[in-house]
Amino acid sequence: MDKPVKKPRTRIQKEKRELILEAGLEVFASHGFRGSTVDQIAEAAGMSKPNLLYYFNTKEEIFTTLIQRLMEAWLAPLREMDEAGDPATEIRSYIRRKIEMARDFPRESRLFANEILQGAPRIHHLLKGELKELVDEKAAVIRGWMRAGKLKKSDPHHFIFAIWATTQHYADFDVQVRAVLGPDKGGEGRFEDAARFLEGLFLGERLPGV
Amino acid sequence: MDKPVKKPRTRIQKEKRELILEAGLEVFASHGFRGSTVDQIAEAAGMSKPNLLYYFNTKEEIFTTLIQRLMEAWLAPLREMDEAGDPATEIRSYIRRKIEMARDFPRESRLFANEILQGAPRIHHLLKGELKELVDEKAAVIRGWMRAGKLKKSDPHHFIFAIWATTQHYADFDVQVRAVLGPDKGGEGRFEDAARFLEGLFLGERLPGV
DNA sequence: TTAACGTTTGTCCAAACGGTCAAAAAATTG
DNA sequence: CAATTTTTTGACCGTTTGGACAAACGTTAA
Repeated sequence: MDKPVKKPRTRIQKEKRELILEAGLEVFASHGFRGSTVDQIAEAAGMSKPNLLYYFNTKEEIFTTLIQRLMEAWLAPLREMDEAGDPATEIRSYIRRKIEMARDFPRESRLFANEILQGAPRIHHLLKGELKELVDEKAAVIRGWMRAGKLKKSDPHHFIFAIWATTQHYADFDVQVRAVLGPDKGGEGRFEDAARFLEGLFLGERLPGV
Repeated sequence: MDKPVKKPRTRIQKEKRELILEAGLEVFASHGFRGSTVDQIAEAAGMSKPNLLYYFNTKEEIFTTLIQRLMEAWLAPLREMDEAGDPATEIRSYIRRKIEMARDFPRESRLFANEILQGAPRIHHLLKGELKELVDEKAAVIRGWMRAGKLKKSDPHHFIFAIWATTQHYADFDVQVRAVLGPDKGGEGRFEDAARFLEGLFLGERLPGV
């Protein structure tokens, strides 16, 4: 006889569940699922543990709720890539959007990275399903652009992977990036620098004759 | 009165410590530090928990020993980048080496990624010290190549970050890569495909006039 | 043989953990 | 107001965890 999954009914429930999810994001992102305790999340949300468990039946329920939402937000930029648009512009704004997400939602990125690193036990089906479908579709679009000579020919799947890897790097490996860049180059401008560099990498032309 | 850190003295100690480190790598890489238990590591190493704790005083000692060793192996490819060599060749073999490491030592890569993701509490000083020094040195080399017109001009630090991000992606996000590529494209050839793609990305010339 | 030393294990412990529950407190409704 | 429902909490429970420890076992060498 399982307890039913809590659906928010009252105003308080909506608010408190949001509060808990925000706290969960903070805690999960910095310690991973196993490394986070319900007590930590409760404290971050400013309530007692039993109180928290009144809104979410289990620790896992908080986590899965978070990651489900996250996937949507995470795929949105790729979804917006428009076949009818100008290829260079489309790629450029995709990179921009991804870098902005790394800058503005690093916790979400880290939470996601954490899950994948551990073998994605909770979202494996989403990767093989929804994600693969979307990527295959957009890879076909990119391949079309390449065939039309609008983009240098290469493997579209690995092209997408490379954009993911480089942009998310600035969220997931932020400590390392800042440590290496140092206080001067590692300031707030690092995301702008990264965006410019990545545009050049993925779109820029090379020196002629080299 | 702390117990002294165990230094291997006998032949058995050397062997068993290696066995434990191998087991620890396996377990830590798939569950993270907090997610791994001493019992799991002991079982993976084929011994009892108290026996394991005879060779390493604490769980943390296993972890730090692993990560210390790892840093060395991890930086080696960058160290080998030779200012006197041909720029394109040097970059190409750096990428090759990094992709090979992602293919042959994915557990090491994941262990490292896990540590950075959690804020690198145990190796922050190494990042700001040894790592930064090395990267600054090699960034200067790359900048020299760029100034000499041997490489397209861009930010050398971000250039290195991009190589790290893209190559390690194939180890750290392996589940995702395989899920998206599917059974056909996601086979063993994916690393070779990745290497070719990345060489083109970092070194290839673009279509003229685009 | 025996003393010394290195190795292994069963047993135990205190703390931390996820989660339960009854009952109090607060808010809502009639 | 009183009745009802929702929200909050202190106390508690069973389990897991990292680690301690003494006793047993194995090996070597005087």
